[in-house]
Amino acid sequence: MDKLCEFLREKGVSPSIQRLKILRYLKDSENHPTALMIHHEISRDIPTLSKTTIYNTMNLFSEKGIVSELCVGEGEVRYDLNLYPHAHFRCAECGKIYDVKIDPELFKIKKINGNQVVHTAVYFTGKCRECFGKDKENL
Amino acid sequence: MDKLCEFLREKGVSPSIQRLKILRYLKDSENHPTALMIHHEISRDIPTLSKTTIYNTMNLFSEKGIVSELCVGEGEVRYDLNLYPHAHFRCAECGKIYDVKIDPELFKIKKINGNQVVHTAVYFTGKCRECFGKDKENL
DNA sequence: ATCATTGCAAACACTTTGCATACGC
DNA sequence: GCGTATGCAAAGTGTTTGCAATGAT
Repeated sequence: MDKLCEFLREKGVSPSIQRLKILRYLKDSENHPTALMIHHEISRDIPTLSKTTIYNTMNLFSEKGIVSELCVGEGEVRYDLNLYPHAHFRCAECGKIYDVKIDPELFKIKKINGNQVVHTAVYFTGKCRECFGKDKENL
Repeated sequence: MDKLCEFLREKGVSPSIQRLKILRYLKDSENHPTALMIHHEISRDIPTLSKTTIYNTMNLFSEKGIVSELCVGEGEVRYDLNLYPHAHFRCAECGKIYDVKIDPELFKIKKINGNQVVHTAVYFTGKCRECFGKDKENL
C-alpha cells in the first residue's frame, strides 16, 4: 500500500483512502472499468462511498496523467492506468476490452498536419477470440 | 440530388427527404457534426424535423456502414462519412476535429492477438495549428 | 482554524423508447 | 390499404454541480 501512497504523492495527489482503493483496483483489475463499475466494486469495502467521489477522483487522475479515458463507443468512459502506450480491442459481442500491442512508432508522432499531438489512441473493434470459440461450440 | 438517392438505395435505405438532407449535410460539412448539430442545421429547412429522426437515421446509417461514429472524448458521438480510412485529430482547446492521414498499413490489420478486427479508429488529441497561431498573436 | 475531500440530492446533456400520426407505393 | 418513416413526450443513463458535512494538519 505504501508504494501506491508514494505514487500518488509524486503525482501531486493526496492519498485518501478512497483514492488509494480506486488506484489499487485499477492496478489489479483487468477489465478497463467504468466509473460505475469502480463504484460498485469499492462500495463493498466503503459502503458510504459516493459516485461523486469516483467521478471527482477519476477526473483528477485523468488531469494528473495517472489514467487515460477510453471511449471505444458505448457512450460511457472507461479508465486505464497509464503504464505504457498500447492500443485497445473491444469485442462488439461481449463488450470486453483487451490491451493489444501495435507498432510503437505511431505513439511517437508528436506533430501531424502542423497540429501538436499530446495523446494518441488506437481502437480496434470486432469479435474477440472467445466469442469465436463460443460460436464453434454451438454448431 | 439523384446521386445521393442512388447511393442510399444501393445501401438498402429508402431515400426520404430527411435522410437525403442529412446525407447531403454530412457530405458538405467539414466539421464532423454531432446529432444535435445536424438537427440544428437541417431544422432550418424542415422546421418540424425531430431529434428522434436524426438519432434514428444516424443509427441506421451507422448499421448500413454509411457513416462511422467518432467518440474522441467529450461524451457525445460525432459522425463521419465513410469515404476512405483515415485518422482524426481533436484540438483539446477549440474542440475542432481534423481528418489526418496516417500509414494505411494500420487499417489493414484484420486480426490482432487472435481477435477479428472489423473496424479501426485512430485518434490524436492535442493543440491544433490554429490555436497555436492565436497564442502567438496574444503575445 | 483552515483548507481539502467527501457525499447527497438535484440538475444536466445526450440518447432511446413508446406510441400515435402521416407518408409512400 | 399496409408497411415504413416521422415526431412528440417521457424515460433512461452517465456525468456534473451546489452545497453542507466531515476529515486532516
